[in-house]
This record gives sequence, C-alpha cells and structure tokens, in this order.
Amino acid sequence: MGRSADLPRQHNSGEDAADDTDCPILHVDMDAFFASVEIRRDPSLAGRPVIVGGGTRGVVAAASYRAREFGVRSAMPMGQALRLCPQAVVIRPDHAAYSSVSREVFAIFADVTSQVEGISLDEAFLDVSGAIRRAGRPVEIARAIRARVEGELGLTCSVGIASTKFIAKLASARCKPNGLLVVPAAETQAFLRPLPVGALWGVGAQTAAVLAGLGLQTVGEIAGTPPDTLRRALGVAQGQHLLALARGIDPRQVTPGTGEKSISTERTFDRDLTDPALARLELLRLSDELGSRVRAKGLRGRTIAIKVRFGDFRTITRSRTLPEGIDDGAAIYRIARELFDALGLDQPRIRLLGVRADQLGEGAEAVEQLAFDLGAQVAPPQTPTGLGEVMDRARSRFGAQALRPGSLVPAPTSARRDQAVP
DNA sequence: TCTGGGGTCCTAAATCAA
DNA sequence: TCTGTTGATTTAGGACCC
Repeated sequence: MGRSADLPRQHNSGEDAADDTDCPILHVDMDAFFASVEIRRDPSLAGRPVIVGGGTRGVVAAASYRAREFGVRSAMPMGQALRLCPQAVVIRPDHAAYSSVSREVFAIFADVTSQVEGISLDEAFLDVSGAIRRAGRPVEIARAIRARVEGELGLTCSVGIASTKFIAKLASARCKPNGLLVVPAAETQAFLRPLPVGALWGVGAQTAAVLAGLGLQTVGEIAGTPPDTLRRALGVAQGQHLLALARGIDPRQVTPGTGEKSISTERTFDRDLTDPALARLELLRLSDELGSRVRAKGLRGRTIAIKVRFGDFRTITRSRTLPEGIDDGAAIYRIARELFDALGLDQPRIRLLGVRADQLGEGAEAVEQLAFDLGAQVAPPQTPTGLGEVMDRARSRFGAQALRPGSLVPAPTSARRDQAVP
C-alpha cells in the first residue's frame, strides 16, 4: 500500500491517446485495500475516515482516502493518527478477510495472463505481452481489469502501464486512487527526471539522507552522477542499482510465484515484559504458532532465529542453523529458548519477541523421496508422524484452541478448581 | 511522534575447507 | 608441513518494502 513518497496525482486526460506500444507491464494496486474491504463489509462506513490498525502500540495499516485528507498515513503511530483525525473509525486488522478478498482479485488477474507476480495482498505485476492478441492492447486489458474488479468485487484499483516494472509501479502511484496511467516508452526519461529521489524503489529515509549529502534531490540528478560516486556512497550493489533505475533501466522480468524464503511470527506487547519466565512463555506460544504455519505449507525450516526488541527499541537477532529442517513447535521452541537463554538477560525490558524459520525446504517431498528411494514398497505415511501433525489435525477438527502446549493453557479459575477437586 | 507484522535483500565479519 | 588464497556458509545487523 502507498508507503512510498507521495507523488503528485496526475490526471491523465489522454489515456486513450497515450501510446502503449512496448508497454506490456501492468502494475495493479488496490486503493486503500484493507480500509476498502472494511467499508465494503460495513457500508455505513462509506465516506467516513476509516483507519485499519490498532493496539495501544500499533501503527496505521491502512487509511481510507477520507482519513488521508486529515494527514493520516500508513505506518503512522496510532496516537498521532488519532490526534490528526479524532473522529476516525478505528478497525482492528482482519488478515484472514483481506487474504480471502485478495484471492478473488488475483483470480481476475489469472484470467488475463499466467504471468502474474504478486507483491503483496493488494498489489501485483502483470506481463500482458502474451495476452495482447486475445485480449487487446495493454490499455484495453487494464480497463477491463479495473471494470471487473469494481463490478464483481465492489473495490477500486489503480493501474500503471509501462515498459518496465519499476516505471509501471511509479505510474500506478501517480494515478491513485481509481486511476489508469500509461507512461509511453519514449517518455520514460521525461517522466522520471523531476521525481524526488524517494520515488526510487529502495530509497527510504536513510538512503535519501545519504543522497541529500551528495546534493542529490531528484531522480534526474542521480542519473547524471558518476557511477563511482554512487558506489562509494551506497555500496556497489545499491549504487549500481539506483543508477540504473534513475536512467530508466530495469531488466527485471515479471516472475510468477516463487515460494517464500522465510516464515516468521512476532508480537509487540502492550507493556514491556520484565520477567524472563513470561518471555519464555511467549516464545513457546510464538514457536507453536510458527510450527503450525510452517507445517500448513508443507515446509521445514533449517535455520531458526529469534528477535528481541528492548524497551529502548534496540533490536537484536540470534539464529542457529541445524543439520536438518524442523517443523514442530516444541523443537522450534527448544532452539528459540536456547538462543534466548544464551543472551543472559538480566532485568530485561522486552518490547517485542519474534521467532523465524529460514532456509525452508519441503518436508513432505523429503518423505516421499525417502519412500521412493526405499523402492516404493514403503508408502508415504498416511497417518500423522509427529506431535505437531496430530495437533494440526485436532485443531482443524475442533478449533484452534483445541490443543495447546500445557503451559499455554490458562490456569483454572478457583471456581473450576473447586469443581474439579471435590 | 514514538515507532506493527509480514517479508526480501544486502553487507560484513567469522569460520572452515580445499 | 606450513602458509596464504579463495570460496562457501553461517551469523548478525540493517534498510527497505507493503
């Protein structure tokens, strides 16, 4: 969602006249996605400032355009957002709902082309070069997508059309909300030159400050800077990357669905944890959840990492790589706890804890491969093989709370204990 | 002002093996 | 055998994205 530098909105009067030759890349971006889904669910919210986010220590995940008129932006602390717009309706994020709507949106994309690269729930690149003969010019395809998304799902999106991914993304940002913008291949340079450096993908606050130190404010100024200057200031990889982008060069292809490389779960506490025993309990909870999510995707993680953020926002990570992948909450917890204990924290103030699985491999495939190697007489196991799988099956039948590690079950109330113990 | 949660990618140092 | 080089891997941290 619109986290990048705000770009002046460009009303593209000449949408039909714009030359979309050699512009096969579409960037489709849903408008204020989370907030729009919430408004669709509760139409009485239409026209009101809606902020999706929350928690006493939360930030804004999405703001409706009405809320943005008050200066509310994504990633803004909730306290600040509510000072700007006290009358806003605040809604806790419902990721399951957004995922579900996202699948419907992507189903429309898939009708157009198989060349769809999802960036997030609400954003994707489409390479429509293979669809032009069947579905028409890129502009016509984009118009059809926008009509279907609005007609079938009651949501609006914006589409940028260009010769490269990067320019297409800038174009969609520039025509938001509910717009369509073509940047003809021949006009790429003119389009780029006046933009602020923050418009470039990969330039955040830190990099922008470094560039400002070099006296560089616009993309055009970066494009005219000697490569060595940028490499020295930003490192080889980033320097070259930025220079190429600033000159409109972006060879990246649209690459449909490459599997994820890590899965993580983390939690910021309403109040800092000071009791290491409580912190370990949270690690157990997080490890258990992570195990479920890793198993649900049929994966195993070979590297387990923990993340600890302290009261002063200082953040550290610790990781360990294992000889084999694991997917079981208890096994993940053992590693996480060892990493945590090795920190030797004395009187900690812990704001956040997280657990992550890296170096993901396919667990089920490994089992099947083993069966194959044994001569195919051994069928892949049809019954659960581990405690984690047993728990997953029980949860899917009886609900998420059905089975949890013993120490996560709330202590019985005195009344219930009285009943249980005659 | 007071900073979420889910990710990706890059850098750099340490370590180990060829 | 010793030493230096090189490359791969691990680990930690950080910037950035939505």
